[in-house]
Amino acid sequence: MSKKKRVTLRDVARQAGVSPTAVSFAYNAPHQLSQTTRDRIIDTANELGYQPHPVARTLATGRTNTIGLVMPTGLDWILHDPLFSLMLGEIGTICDEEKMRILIVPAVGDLSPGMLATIAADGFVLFSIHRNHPLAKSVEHSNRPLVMINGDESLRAPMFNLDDFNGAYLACQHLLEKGHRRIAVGTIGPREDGVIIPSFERRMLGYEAAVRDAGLPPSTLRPVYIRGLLSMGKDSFEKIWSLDPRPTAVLCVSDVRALGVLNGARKAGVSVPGDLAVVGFDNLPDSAVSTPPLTTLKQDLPGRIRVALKTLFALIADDTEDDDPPPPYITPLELEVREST
Amino acid sequence: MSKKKRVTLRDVARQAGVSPTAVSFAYNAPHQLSQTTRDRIIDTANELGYQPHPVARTLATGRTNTIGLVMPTGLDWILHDPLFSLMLGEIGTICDEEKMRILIVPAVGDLSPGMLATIAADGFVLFSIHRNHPLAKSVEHSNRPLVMINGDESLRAPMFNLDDFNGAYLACQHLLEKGHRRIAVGTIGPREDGVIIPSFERRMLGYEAAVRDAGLPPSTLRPVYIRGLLSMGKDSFEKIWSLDPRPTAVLCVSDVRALGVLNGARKAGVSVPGDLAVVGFDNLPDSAVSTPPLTTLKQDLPGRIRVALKTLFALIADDTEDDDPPPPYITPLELEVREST
DNA sequence: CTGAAAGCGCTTACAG
DNA sequence: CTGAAAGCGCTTACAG
Repeated sequence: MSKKKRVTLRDVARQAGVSPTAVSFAYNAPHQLSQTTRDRIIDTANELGYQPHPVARTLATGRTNTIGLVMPTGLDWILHDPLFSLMLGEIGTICDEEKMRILIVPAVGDLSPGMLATIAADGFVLFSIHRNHPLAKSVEHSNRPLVMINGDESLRAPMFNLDDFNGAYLACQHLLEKGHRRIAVGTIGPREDGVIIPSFERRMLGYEAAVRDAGLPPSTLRPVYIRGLLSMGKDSFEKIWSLDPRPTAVLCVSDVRALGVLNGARKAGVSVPGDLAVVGFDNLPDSAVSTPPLTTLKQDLPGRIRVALKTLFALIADDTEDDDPPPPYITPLELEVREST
Repeated sequence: MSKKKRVTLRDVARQAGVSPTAVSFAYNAPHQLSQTTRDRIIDTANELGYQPHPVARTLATGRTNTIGLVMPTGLDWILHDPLFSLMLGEIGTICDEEKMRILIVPAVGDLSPGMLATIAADGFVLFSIHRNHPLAKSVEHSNRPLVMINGDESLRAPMFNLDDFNGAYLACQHLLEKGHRRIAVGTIGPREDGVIIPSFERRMLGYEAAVRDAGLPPSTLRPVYIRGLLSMGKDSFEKIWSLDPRPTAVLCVSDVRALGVLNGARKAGVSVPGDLAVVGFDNLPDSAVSTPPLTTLKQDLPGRIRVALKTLFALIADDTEDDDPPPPYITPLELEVREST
């Protein structure tokens, strides 16, 4: 925290009696220098306490070695979405391998199309950006590479999604086959900020299609807005349980919602699946050990994240002309039937 | 993703027939310019698609508007520590207010004392850095402001901690008063990377002191290494339950561990608190709704995080000489007795 | 209200 | 193997 003037490459050069070029080489192209020169430079640098200035280096090289993780909302999203934590963990592992840093870019404040341009990153990963999201415009205008995860498939960008529609279709079909005809859908409510989560939107469509294809009326499904927090499970359950007529099953657009419902049902002494069957989505680690274990849709999260990031890194390295985005990468989903149905 | 040459401030100046200074002013000191000049500049800039280069601006101003969040391990830490997610959410809220960005700095790869100097951030928040951690050295050598959260109190830096020792003391005392004499301590095991979590270390000392002060032998407490993952709860419980002699209670160094034990006990048909009393630490939102609700230590997390960040922002703004760190800010803990004991 | 000039601290062809 | 020079794209006293 000292205030004294920064030691620059120039200072080292002067002190070591070499040119600035040599000092730069000592760090970035050591083989260009004789052993003795290099050693002398490094020694002097250490003596003076020289630390290359990362920002100056970035300006000269054009590389920040940072990727921006763009979220659809504020960072508090992480509290509602354990899946986001899982993704962060995966991304962290991959970025460590690639020696890239992670900059968090929440969607708050300035959301104009030029917003991404103000961020010092080599490329971006955008999470759950819907075509109506303010940042959807910046997707098309970005002057730097980006990839989208769980995004809106109508946007023109490399896309790494789940097969939400068919997964949801399977989940709903599963309940219909078990004879359920009054099914609540536990989903996210309209948000104040108007943010829509594309994957949830697709899942709704999948549920509805399964009902339609079974020749049942749309009223078979009744949406209920519930929160993605385990601690709100009591509320979630009560909202569902107080529907009239009372549903016999609930499809949740996310596991965290389903786990909340399970918890609420247990507190209320309602038996799952006896009185209420529950299906989640995503297959969180916790879903295998809940009481009862949760029927849900299983995905290969690490695989998908890795492909997405490798694609991004390739785009950053390539730096070629604006070409058409690759076809969407869609991870298939498998219904994991456990004891909650 | 276009490759064409970047539009610079210089281009805008030329096109608008003004000096580079004027263009810079149009963005950063609009009042210095006449309305008409400013409008003309902004219009030309928009026409040309000019976007100020964030890195160049940073080099000139010396401000990145970014803080680095330094973790004791890789980013996968987030998967084991819901409390870290809670902190991230809080930090996100505060950084939004201050228009600061968040750069994630996991402790991987280069951990030399100069590591922090290579990071483009105005300051740092260090989480859970122990005096034996490789990054402890960079704390003292940092040329930029930093604050520590849940850090090692022997390090010389602004410190924002919990009163871990006394909290743990209360928890253990509580069990002793209930008559427990065989108490397992569910804690983190030695990590391959050697990372020690200072708050867990202090909590252990608090448990031990309570036993000592009660005139009981140290063997009253038996440490068991368990994972901080709900999905590992079965393992955690079994490790504890298979101790010989069998404990009647367990103190966990974190709520997530305690919740795992609760889950494992339920699966095994072991009644809590009847057969086994369980105490956690931290008071996660989920701990109030577990079965049974968890006895734990309650803290004011948002308040502490906010003070820590305000302190950091003040240090960044001040930019004064290396003075003594303020006295540690220690949040008191309150024992929240619920049905698990 | 406006502009010429120096500076932020690096990297990297280029020439020797 | 080594160095002089231009460049990365801004900001900001300073002078007018």
